[in-house]
Amino acid sequence: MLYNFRMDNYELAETFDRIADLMEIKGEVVYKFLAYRRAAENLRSLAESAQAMREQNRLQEIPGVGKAIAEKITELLDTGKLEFLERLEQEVPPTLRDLLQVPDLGPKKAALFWKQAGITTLGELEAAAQGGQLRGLPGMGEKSETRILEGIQAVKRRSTRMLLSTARGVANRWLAWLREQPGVERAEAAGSLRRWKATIGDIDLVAACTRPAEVMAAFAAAPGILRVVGQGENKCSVELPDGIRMQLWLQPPERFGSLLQFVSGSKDHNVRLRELAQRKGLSLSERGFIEESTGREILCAREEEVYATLGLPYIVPELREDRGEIQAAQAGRLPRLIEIADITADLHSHSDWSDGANTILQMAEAARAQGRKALAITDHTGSLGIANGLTVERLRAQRKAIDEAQAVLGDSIRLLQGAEVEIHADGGMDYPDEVLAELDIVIASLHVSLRQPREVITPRLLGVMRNPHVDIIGHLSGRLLPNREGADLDMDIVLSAARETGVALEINANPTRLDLDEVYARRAGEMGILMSINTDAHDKTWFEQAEYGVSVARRAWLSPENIITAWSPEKLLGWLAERNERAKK
DNA sequence: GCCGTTTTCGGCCCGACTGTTTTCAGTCG
Repeated sequence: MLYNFRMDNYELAETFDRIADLMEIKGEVVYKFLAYRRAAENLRSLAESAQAMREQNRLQEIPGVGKAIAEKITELLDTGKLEFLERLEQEVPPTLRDLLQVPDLGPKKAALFWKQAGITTLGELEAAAQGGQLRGLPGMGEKSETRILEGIQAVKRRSTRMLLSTARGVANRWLAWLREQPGVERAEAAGSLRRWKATIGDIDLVAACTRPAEVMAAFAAAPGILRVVGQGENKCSVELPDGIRMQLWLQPPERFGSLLQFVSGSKDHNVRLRELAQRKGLSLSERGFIEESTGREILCAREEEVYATLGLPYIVPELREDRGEIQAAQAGRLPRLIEIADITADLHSHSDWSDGANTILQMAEAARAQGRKALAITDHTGSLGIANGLTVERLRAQRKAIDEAQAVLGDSIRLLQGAEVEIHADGGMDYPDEVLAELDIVIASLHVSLRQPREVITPRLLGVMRNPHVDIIGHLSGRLLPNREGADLDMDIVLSAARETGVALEINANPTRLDLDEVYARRAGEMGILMSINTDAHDKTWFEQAEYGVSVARRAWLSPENIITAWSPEKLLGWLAERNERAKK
């Protein structure tokens, strides 16, 4: 079997972003570096490996990749280097990219500091600003200098992107505050938060408001705001104490739909919409449409009207990533996306038999309260000592406990006994096949030796997928958001194996996992692979997190048919019974 | 550098806000 050891899509994308930044600082033609950035973005949302596409001579099928970029991808895959980039880095010091992290500091100023003051690093910039050496440069004054110093401090405060769940918590508190302000008729979170991206950079809030000046003043002065970065009539940008950036946008109610649409993004989605508007002789902004021939305004109080004016059906925020949703909308081919109300089952949960906080009965009652009709108790297995994993003896004793709980619950919710079986570093599993055969459902998960090289960890997982007793692979990559990367699996091979074996892949709903991610979940859906949205609940309150798993599935364009935990309990149990039957043969 | 139900060549999005400016460039989302 051939493993891809070469640069993956993500590394390729990083390389092209690097090129784009340096070209922009260098002062290249706008559309050149934009082309590199677009190619980078599309590589990130590409689930097939560029390596495989290259072998089939299909690189130019990637949107935004033409002859020139395809050649560069090929060179990078073949040699791991790019002469073009090396020459560029001779011309433009690569450390200048760090300057772009500073708010309000873009390529033009970076170039100015470099060319006129010899500054090439963030440290040199800070020293120069402290020494008052920037204010003499063209277009720079004392205020700019202060702003840059503040910006450098903000960069140091803000370590990483936030978890989606963290951002939602912060946003909801501020929305509650906003909705109490006089003149505010509606307030919503927008931006990547509303699109349910797995991690969030800044928080964007929008409000329909008849008294903007007062609301803006109150917002800027509200307790809990570290400093105001910028403030105008329609927009205010602040920093919270933990380095979080937050923007508030205001428009009168009759323009609220346009505002909400605009701030929800994504940027690329909006660019496509504005191109579409132009072709209809319209100019589109957060204030509404303007008919270019007459100057007449078209106001949209509701977001649906923005899309309707462009002749499109409504596109939900989760799809707005310029990944084909506008073309699909034009063709009337938007998918019937899965919703939280579709979720009938949870096939991954832990009780106090291993490292869960609650009893089997408490877990079942909590799952039932969230509308689940089936719940699998899947405690950890023996070797995961830290999680109080079950020995075979305790596993068998637990079956009795589950039966007792089932007797209490009646037919209000169906309990299944499963296990989250540990995959050893050598690919072996914690329970022998005859024990696995006793279980209603088997999840196999990687927890240890996640850093094995691709050519080791991929076959390690493959062996497990081919075990006929295994029904679901739990949190495939093992990533932990926002910082720990997942295992270096060869996903082309893993997805093919899932298709062959019929094993379902979990979409783990825990906000620190969201694993499968949306890119591979979408590809899996296209390949006909089944997925299972599970909360991995270790506490009865965690069942509420199913909506995060649903958000991944929605961003992956998935429908209820793709998701076994959205099937009727009868269909799900039938699927399990069929697999167990086949495993016996 | 990419791309085509306006184009294989000539296009490629829009407004708010800031700081430095006497009319605008840079940055951001």
